[in-house]
Amino acid sequence: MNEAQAVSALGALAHAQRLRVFRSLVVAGPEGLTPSVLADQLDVARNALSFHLKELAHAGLVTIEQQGRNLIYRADFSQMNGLLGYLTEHCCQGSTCEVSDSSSACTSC
Amino acid sequence: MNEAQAVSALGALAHAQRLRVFRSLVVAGPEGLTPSVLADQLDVARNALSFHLKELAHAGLVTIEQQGRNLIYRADFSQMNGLLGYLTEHCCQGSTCEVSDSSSACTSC
DNA sequence: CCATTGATTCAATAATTGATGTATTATTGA
DNA sequence: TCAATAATACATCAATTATTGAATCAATGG
Repeated sequence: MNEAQAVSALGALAHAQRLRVFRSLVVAGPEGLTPSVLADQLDVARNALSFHLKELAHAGLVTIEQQGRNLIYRADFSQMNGLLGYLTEHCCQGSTCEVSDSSSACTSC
Repeated sequence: MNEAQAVSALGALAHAQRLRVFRSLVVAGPEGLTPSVLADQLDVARNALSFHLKELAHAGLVTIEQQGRNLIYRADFSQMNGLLGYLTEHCCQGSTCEVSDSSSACTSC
């Protein structure tokens, strides 16, 4: 994960509808979802959804697989983890983070 | 962390200069940095930097403390961890994630 | 082959965001 | 109070991004 990839991924997620789409795909897990299901689930117009899915795919956050006449979209967890790692690496100069909860997100501390 | 906060935070980070600023603050840790130091370090015009810091502050990603005539900016790690948690919660419907590395970002799997 | 359904692409408009220069506020020290 | 410095606020123009509707492409089944 480099800076350009991170900016691209963050930009793709910095939109309410796309964030909902992505989170739906994250929740769906390895099974993935089709655009039809997503459109029904999130109440988004299909062409708008198509546009947003393309944005997410372009940022590398989702993968596409064709099955017959349906497409299966899946969240790309390795890319996601790369992004999370990019955001937190080298943090706090080796000292402990001031985190209040038990989240392990700040792994390099 | 709700959706609006997440979108705001992601939008704030989805910009190369702001991402650099934020990562510098993350690396600086609890000590924080002043706008002057950041401007020198990143070679950004001071008024542009001020604008970007305001964006980050508005998204809740950085905190501001005044010390005499200087301001100290710090990354807000609790907000950051909230964002990371928001992105990954409920993922994969309880099944294991398809992560290739040893990152622990996907904590709810 | 043709009708139907799933999905995408295109083009025009509307809206948001970014960069830049200037002006303003606030603090320090004499 | 005055000068100098740190930092922000504002206004403007340029550029990017989002939305919408219509048209197009592709696959399935009769």
